Amino acid sequence: MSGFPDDMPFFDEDPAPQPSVQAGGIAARAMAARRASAPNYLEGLNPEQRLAVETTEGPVLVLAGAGTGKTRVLTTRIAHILATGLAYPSQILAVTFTNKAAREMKQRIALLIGEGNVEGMPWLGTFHSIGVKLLRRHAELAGLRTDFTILDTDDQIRLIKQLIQAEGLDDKRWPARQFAQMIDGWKNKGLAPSEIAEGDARAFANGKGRELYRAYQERLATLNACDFGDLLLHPIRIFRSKPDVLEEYHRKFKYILVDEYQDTNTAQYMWLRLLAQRPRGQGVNICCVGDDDQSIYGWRGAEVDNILRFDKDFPGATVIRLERNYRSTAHILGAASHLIAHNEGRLGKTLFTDHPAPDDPKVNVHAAWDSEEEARAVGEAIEQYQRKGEKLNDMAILVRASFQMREFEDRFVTLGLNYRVIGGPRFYERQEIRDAMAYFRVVAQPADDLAFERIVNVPKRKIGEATISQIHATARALRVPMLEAAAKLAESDELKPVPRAALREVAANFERWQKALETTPHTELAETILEESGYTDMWKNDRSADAPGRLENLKELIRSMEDYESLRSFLEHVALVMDAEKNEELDAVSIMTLHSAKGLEFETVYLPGWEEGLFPHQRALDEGGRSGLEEERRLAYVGLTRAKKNLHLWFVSNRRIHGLWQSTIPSRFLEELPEQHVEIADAGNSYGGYGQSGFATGRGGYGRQNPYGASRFDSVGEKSFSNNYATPGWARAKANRTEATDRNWGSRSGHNFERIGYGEADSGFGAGRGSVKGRVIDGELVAKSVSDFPSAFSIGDRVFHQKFGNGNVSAIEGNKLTIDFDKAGQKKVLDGFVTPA
DNA sequence: TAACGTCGGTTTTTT
DNA sequence: ACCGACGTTA
Repeated sequence: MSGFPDDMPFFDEDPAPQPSVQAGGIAARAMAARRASAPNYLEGLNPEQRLAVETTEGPVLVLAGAGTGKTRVLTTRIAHILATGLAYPSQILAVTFTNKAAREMKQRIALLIGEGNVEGMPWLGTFHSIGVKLLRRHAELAGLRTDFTILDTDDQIRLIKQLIQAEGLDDKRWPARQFAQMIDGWKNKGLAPSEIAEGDARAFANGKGRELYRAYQERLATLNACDFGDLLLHPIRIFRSKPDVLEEYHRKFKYILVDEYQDTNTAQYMWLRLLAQRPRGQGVNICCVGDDDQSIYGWRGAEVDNILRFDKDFPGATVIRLERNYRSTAHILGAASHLIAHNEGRLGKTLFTDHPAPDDPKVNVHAAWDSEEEARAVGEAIEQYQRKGEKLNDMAILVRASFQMREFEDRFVTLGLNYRVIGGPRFYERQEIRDAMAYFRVVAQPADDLAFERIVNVPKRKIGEATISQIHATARALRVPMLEAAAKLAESDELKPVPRAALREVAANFERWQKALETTPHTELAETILEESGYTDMWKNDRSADAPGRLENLKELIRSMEDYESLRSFLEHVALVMDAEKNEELDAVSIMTLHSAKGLEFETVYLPGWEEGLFPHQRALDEGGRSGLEEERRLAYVGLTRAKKNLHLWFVSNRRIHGLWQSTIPSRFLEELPEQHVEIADAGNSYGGYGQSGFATGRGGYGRQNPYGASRFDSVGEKSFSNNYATPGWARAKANRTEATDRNWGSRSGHNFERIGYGEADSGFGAGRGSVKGRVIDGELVAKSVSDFPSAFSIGDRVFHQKFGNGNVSAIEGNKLTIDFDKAGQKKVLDGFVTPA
């Protein structure tokens, strides 16, 4: 294979090169850009940032602390390389982890050097999207056809399950999900079936781990498919086995940039190494940007080590530290720095600000009785900020685990406070979307057996298990995809009349749709498919509450297909870009996990749930030991450093976990905060709405008895913030950790809780607090369960809600209504908040 | 085949 | 508390 002309993109990425991408055009533009803006884009950079931008040659590691202008450096560096004519856009490989980061980089580069030049940056993207691009180009070298499908986790698990069953193993005892995770783990390390450790291979399925992994890979090959891991692994193998291919890319990529280097796993590292390693004498212009203190993906294979030993991997590397923070107040930086200093093995950075203001608020720590009160108090605080004129868009609630979100959502719905959940249940993971996608996949890719199997009998068409296994057998015997086997079977007389007719119709449908693919616009075809298959009818006939929403989602899916030129490119988009776009125009509080908050910033940040067991998370401690704890601490650091001005931490005394109420103790991380930057909110505030709420009497009584609650925190006061592990909180945490293996530890260990009886169905007011089950009015227990609150509304009623507009009641649970709003979608609302429309 | 009920296992983070 | 898998019954 011949090399690529350096000034031309690969043939498959730009079939009709635009004038501006051709050799003369871009150079002229670059030169023009240089003359016009060279002084501009470097302006306003601090000396370290500028060094990071201008050190274009040789390996460079930029250690960029939180809020130090990392993205700015990265984008300016690319602009600089382009503007000075060091490389064409297509000669720069720039890798990010998320699509969002890639998108943002493109936008910001465009701002610097103009839209047209960014269009020509085909190699700016996520590891995975670039991996796909490489693999499509060289698919045959990996034993795939160029139109291979990308399986997501769901497909992966179903496939593995089939394999486990085929092996005659008990799929209960050997869960497919678990094995999928093992495979992911191996792939993150770049290991093929033959390379995995003997112990690992034995650990699963009576020693059949290796065999299963091998069978899995074989199955992928026959399906002409690969999973996420393969998107990296296949290119790595190709680079290794075909030096000439690798060499083409060596010639091609003059500059390599990597964002969030601390998050790279071993496979990504190998991939980068292969691309970066050059024959002697040729410079390695790789620039990695990252922050070891923000490495929070160890659990999915990221190796902090990669960043820690950068200068050993690339001798002579220039290491630049960015420590000047432009985001947060001195109090916030002080708190974050002090906390993260508890970790060992850091490269060491200390953030500082040029703008200390004495009247900046300190970091606030609040206590609440339970998670419901926490949500209520946060809600009130948000409303207060709002009254002062702050935008909801500038506020965020960052939680450790996604189950924490619900309580805030519930509260905000009743308050009528706009919120937006980021990274919540993903659009493309919804059942109806995946079903529809399966139809499209079979049409675009007749060999996609997994997709076929998913929808042969959806909607129900009397094709049962027996028929499906017959299709399987035929497919195996004839060595053809299931769709083809089904077509054959429908023409034979091996089936009973009913399934046979059904199958014949399915086969005929797909044949027709496949033909239509060439002539019909893909959005139109998609609509036809869903209509003709009976899929939309299935939901139209479904009386359940979420059916309308699903139809809405399907419409949305079709609509979003318009942005893509073909069915194939749309399918690829969905496989790689799992995030749905959000509507920016709405002013709303953001709710998200700490993980998805990385890289973002907000004026005001709330960090609820700082309790042992939740944060640091029990599982991180159990499985990760000391390094697990350190990763949790980095996560805390990420959370703290998201805030620009106001930062509120919360912990509660009681939290419901897996349906059981458990007493909790404050996170050890609270004790690791420096006193001088932290303020413990006073009792009145910390109980937020204490005394005003209907629960006040009951809660107050118990609250004071609770030894781990706010009272303890108050009484210990300043001493809580000592910086060693000898504090009461720490000691108790350790004691409780051993106890935690007992499923009931929370509700059994303290006498208070025995008495309160959380988790017991009939135990007075305590039962079901948090949901709307028990209720205290003026200190009196009025009802124990939802059913004692008959709602004035009934199903089907047309109602009006101040925030969400008109809608229909679709379900009633006591005084809690599920309403399908015309505009706002389905919400759960207390009946007091709606009026008959 | 569909509908219903019971049982058991799971509940961190995600490209 | 929730969900999915499985077994039973109609």
